[in-house]
Amino acid sequence: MTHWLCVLVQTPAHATLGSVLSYRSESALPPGTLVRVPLGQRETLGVVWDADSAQATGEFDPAKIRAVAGALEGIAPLSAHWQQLVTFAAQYYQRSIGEVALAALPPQLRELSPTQVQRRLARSKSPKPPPVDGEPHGHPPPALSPEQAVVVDQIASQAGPFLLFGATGSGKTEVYLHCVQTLLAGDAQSQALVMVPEINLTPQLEARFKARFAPLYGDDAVVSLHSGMTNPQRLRSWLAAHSGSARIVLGTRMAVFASLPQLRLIVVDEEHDPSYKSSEGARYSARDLAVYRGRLEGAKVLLGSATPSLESWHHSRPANEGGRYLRLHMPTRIGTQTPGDTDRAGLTPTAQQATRTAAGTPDGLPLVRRVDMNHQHRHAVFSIPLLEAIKERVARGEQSMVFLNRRGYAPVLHCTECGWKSECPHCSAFRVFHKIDRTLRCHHCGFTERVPRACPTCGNPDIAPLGRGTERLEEHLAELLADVRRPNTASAEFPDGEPVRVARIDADTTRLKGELQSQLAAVHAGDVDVLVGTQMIAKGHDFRRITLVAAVNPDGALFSSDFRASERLFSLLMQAAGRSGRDAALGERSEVWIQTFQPAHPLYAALKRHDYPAFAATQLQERAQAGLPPFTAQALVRAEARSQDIAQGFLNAASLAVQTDMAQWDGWAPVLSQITLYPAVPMSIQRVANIERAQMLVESPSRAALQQFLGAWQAVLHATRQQPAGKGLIRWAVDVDPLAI
DNA sequence: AGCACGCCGACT
DNA sequence: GTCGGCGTGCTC
Repeated sequence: MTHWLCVLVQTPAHATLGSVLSYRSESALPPGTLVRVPLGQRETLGVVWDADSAQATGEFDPAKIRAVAGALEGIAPLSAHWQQLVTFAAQYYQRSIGEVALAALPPQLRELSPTQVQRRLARSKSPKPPPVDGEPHGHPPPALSPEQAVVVDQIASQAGPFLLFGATGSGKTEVYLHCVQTLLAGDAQSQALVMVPEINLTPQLEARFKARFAPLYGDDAVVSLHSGMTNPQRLRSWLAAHSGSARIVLGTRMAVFASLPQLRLIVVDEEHDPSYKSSEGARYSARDLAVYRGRLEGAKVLLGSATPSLESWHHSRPANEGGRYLRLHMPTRIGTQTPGDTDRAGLTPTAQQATRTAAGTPDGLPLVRRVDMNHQHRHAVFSIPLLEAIKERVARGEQSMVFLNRRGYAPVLHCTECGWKSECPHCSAFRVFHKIDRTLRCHHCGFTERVPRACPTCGNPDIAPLGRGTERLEEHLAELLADVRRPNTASAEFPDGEPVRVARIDADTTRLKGELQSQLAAVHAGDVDVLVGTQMIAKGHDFRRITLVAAVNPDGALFSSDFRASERLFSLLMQAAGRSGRDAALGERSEVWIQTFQPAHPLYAALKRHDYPAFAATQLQERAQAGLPPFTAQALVRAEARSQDIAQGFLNAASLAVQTDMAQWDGWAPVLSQITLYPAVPMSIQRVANIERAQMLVESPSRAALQQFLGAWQAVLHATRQQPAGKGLIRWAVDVDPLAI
C-alpha cells in the first residue's frame, strides 16, 4: 500500500521551495521517523512530519511525488513532544520548520550515509554497565546548607518553573546536583538536561557531574552537547540521549533541542546570560524554549542566577501580582574548606561545608569600593589607591584580577598630524591595534593588515594608539609593578623575591584549543599574581586565591543607547565580584574595586550593597515607564544589501505594504492597532564586510498580537522581495525578542 | 543551500 | 581542441 507523507527537509529560509515536502512510501512510517529522501539531484536527511493526511499531498502534482529512499534503521522516531517543540520554535522565531528541525539534529546524521550511521549505532550499542555494587564509591554528597535544604524542598514539592536567585558562591551547583540525584534515584528512566551559557564552562561542569554520577550510573550516563565537540562526539552524545542510555545531558543552548524521551528536569544555569540567545539562523532563546519545553513535557524547570534577567525577575514576582515562576532565594555564600595546596588544578569539585563565613560583608560577599576618578590624575589608568591595593595583595601572596572589556592593545590607531584613524575599509568600524603581532585587525570582518610604518594618508611617522585594550593594560600594569617583588618564600636565586607576574586571558591568548584550560591552571597554581582579562575570566571559574577584583573603566555602559547595557554591566560586575574571595580563609579581606567618574551612580550604589533586587526594581520601573521589555514585546527585521538605501527601502516598502494590505483584511484591524512599526534605520555597525545593514523595530504591548502580525508579515516580506523595492537585497531575517537594538 | 545547466578564457 | 570560471534556476 502506498503511503503519502509530509517530510521536513533543510531548505534555506529564502528559497521559494517550502520546507515541508510530499513523498510516498510503501511502508508506513510514523511521524518523527528519520528518512533519506531524494531532492533534486541529491539525497538528503528528512524527518517524517505527517502521514496519510490530506495535507500530505496538498496542491502539489501527485505525479511528481517521489518515493523516500529509506528510513534510518535503529533510530526510534523523534517524540511527539520533540516535534511540538520544533513546531513552536519555528513558529515563534519565524523560521521554516524544516530549518529548525534539521538544525536541531547532529550534523553527521545529515552527512553520513545510512550504512555509516548504522556502524556508529552498532559501536555505541555496547555500553559499559554501571557498577553493580549498590553503594556508591567516591565522595559522599556534601550536606546541604539550611538555605540549600529549603530550596531543594521547595523544588521537590512545587511545580515550578523556579528562578533560583542565589549569590555567587551560594552553592547553586550543589542544588542542581542534588535535584538531579533525587530525580534519577526516584525514576530509573528519567533524564535531566543541564545547560550553561558557554562552552568554556562545560569541562568543569562535566567533571563535577561525572564525579557525582559516574559511580552511580556509569561513565556513559553523563554526556555533553555543544558546538566545541567534534561531529562524531556530538552524534554519539545525541544518540545516547535519544536512546535513553544517557541520563544527564550537559550542554550549551543547542542542547535545548536534544532528543530526551524521558526528560523530567531542565536546569538553565546563569539564565541571564545573553549567550542563550542564538544570533544566527533561528534566533531562539534557549532559556525561553527551556521553559516552554518544561511545560510541554511536564519537566521541572530550574533557572539559576545571581543576577537574573529582568524578564525572569519580573516573571518571578509574587503569584498574586501575576508572577509565573517561583522565586527561590539563597543570599549567603557558603564557606569552603580551605583547600590548601592540593587544590592546584582547580578542577576538583570543592567539598562544601554548611557554615557561614566571616567575610567582607555579613553574607560573605566581598566589599565593593568605588574610586572617584575625578580626583585622580587626569589620564591615570590605575588610580593610586587601586595600585597600592594590588601591591598589598602581591606582598601577601594573594592574587588580583583586572577587567577591561576590550581586547587588543588599542581600539584605534591615529595620526597626530592629519587625524587619520585606523578605519576598516570594509566595515563602518575601526580596526584594533594588536601590538603583539603589529597588526590592525577588524573585529567585525576579520580584515587584518600589518601596522603601517607611517600614516597612510600624510606620511607622518608619528601614529599613536588611542584608548586601551587588555594588551596595553597588561603592559602598563607590568611597568607600574616593575619594582615590586613577590614575598621571598624559598627562592635563593632572588633574595628579594621574584618579580611580579602579570598575565592576560582573553580571546587572543586562548585562540588555540586547550589554552584557556592551561592558562586557568597556571592561575590556580599560583603562577600568576595579577590577571588581566576580558569578561571571559568573569564567568564561572572558581579562583581560590583572588582577593581583589578591579573594573578599570566600566562607565561606558552607563550612558549606552542600548537599554539593556546597565543590566549587563550590573550582572558582569556582580559576576566579577563573585570571583573574589571564594576561599573562606581569604574571604575576609576580599574586595571589588570600581574606578568611575560617576561614583554616586545608583547602579554602583546598588552594587556596593550587593542589592540586585533594588537595582532590578528601579530598572523595571524605568522599563515600565518607557514601554520597554518585559512590558512590551519586540521584534527586529534586519536587511542586508549592497547599499543602505536598498536595505532601508526594502524594509520601509514591506512595512507600508503590510499596513495597507492588513487594513483591508477581515478581522485584522485589532491586531494592527496593537502594532507599532518604526522606520528603518541603519544598524549600529552599519556596514560589515562591505554589506550595508539596516533594521526595523516592531513593538506591541501584546506578545500574541506581535506573533500574529509577524506571521502574516512574512508573506508580505517575501512578496516585497520580488518587487522593485527588493532588487539588490541580499537577505533579510526576523529576530524575535532581540537582545540588542 | 546544493547542484545542475550554460556559455566564454588559458592550458594538456 | 578541453577544463573551469561563476551567472541563473530548480528541487516534493
